[in-house]
Amino acid sequence: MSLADIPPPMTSSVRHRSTRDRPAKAPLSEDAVIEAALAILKSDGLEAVTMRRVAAALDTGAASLYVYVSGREGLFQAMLDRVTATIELEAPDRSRWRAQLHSLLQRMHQALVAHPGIAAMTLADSPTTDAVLRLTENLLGILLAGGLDPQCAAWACDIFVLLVTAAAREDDVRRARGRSDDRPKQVDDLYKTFAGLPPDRFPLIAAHAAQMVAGDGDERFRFAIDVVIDGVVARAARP
Amino acid sequence: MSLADIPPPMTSSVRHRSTRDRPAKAPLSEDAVIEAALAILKSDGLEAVTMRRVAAALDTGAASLYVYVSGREGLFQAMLDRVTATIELEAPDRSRWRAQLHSLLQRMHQALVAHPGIAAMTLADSPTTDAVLRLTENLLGILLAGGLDPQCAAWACDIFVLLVTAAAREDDVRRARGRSDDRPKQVDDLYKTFAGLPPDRFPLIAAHAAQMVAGDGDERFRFAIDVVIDGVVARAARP
DNA sequence: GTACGTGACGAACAACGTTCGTGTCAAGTA
DNA sequence: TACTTGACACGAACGTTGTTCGTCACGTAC
Repeated sequence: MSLADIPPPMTSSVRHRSTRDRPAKAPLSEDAVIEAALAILKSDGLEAVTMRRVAAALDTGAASLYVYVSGREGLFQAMLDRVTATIELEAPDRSRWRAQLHSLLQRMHQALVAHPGIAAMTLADSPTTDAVLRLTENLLGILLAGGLDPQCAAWACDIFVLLVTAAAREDDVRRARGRSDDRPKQVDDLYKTFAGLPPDRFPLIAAHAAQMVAGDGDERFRFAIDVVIDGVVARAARP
Repeated sequence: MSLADIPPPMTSSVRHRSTRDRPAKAPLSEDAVIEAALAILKSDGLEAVTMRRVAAALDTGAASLYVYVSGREGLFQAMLDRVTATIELEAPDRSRWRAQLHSLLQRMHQALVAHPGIAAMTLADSPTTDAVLRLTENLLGILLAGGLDPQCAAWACDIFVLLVTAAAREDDVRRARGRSDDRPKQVDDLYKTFAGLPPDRFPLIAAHAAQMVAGDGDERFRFAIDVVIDGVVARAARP
């Protein structure tokens, strides 16, 4: 109706304000969109991955992205799948399943940590994309090769995925809070907070403040994995 | 204290054009804001907890909330703290620490599940509010009462909190996806997806589809807890 | 009866995701 | 070569969001 449009949009500008009149431009594609989004994620975190920002990185408008991606949430899923696909798998080997499990989980962890913020897109609600399924299949295979009964292995899959994402998420937060390399200070602050608590109300936290903040992300991660493996093995050994 | 006073809208005949000309109005307070926010969270999920919506429930404007709450994120933290505070603790008892651990974690789980979406506000990055600290102190106390060495207990705290929040989060997603009571259908759909996968690419998932989807949230939760307890005990029994 | 300060409020701002209609290029056809 | 056509990139706009600011009403103290 009210299309009494205002037609003076400074077309006479010298600068190429529009991307259209660029001589040659790489065509958009789902891959390009995801790649650009991942680059922004890596440099500025998940919150910075807005449709407008991704579009700007591709020298286009936000509207153009919707041809290749269903929306922001869809873009997130695609990013997660893309990252998941980079995780190297390995054929289950009965004789070294424990080592295999460790290294697979370690690689998952690294992949997530390498893309800060991506762990927040719950891998845990098990999206059934191809890459995630392949990962699950491999994880399940290793656990079964370890002699776990199927029910135990299936549930253990869940737990492991959960630990990996949670550890990555914790890493993210820790890195987001303290810019760059003041991690010692981060930990030290937390330690002081714990140690300084009123001993009458929080005697244990205060007394064991050192243990509460001990270990870096990797160390805690490995501990968690080992604990679960031990637990699951102990359970398998039981009647 | 009760949240029954959230919608008192039809007390008067005509709609008030402005909230200003209401005769007498309950004064705002941090408590009232949090309570209103929790009510919205319970009925419509986390995404629905917008400043405007909370303000509307209190019959005021969004700007008024900022006197009592630092912002949306601050409101979330306050909500989390409030919910955490409702979890009943118990004095550690060396003779039944395992049962105590189970019941404490169960109560944590219930508290989170009772407020869908609140588990998403990572309890895992350990905010140092009073309620969270009291909970941590109790958890640590039970683990130490179980004979775990301090380092093991401290790290185990992390793992348990992590499992509880993750389980609650999974419950949230599952409930959000399928409205009301079509959970059997949810599970059945997932089962069909798994079972129908090409056996040459995903033989294990296809073969063990039943195990992959087995158990409700509670069952899986209990399994995870037991596994970690077993693992941590096994580790303590080792040289 | 008047002045005052607390704090509730409407309006405004910037940024967001998403949609719509239009414009433009490049390939296919006559 | 001239024309058609269809895919797709784009600007503009809509409805929301969180947050801030200046103003103005109200209960209270004098």
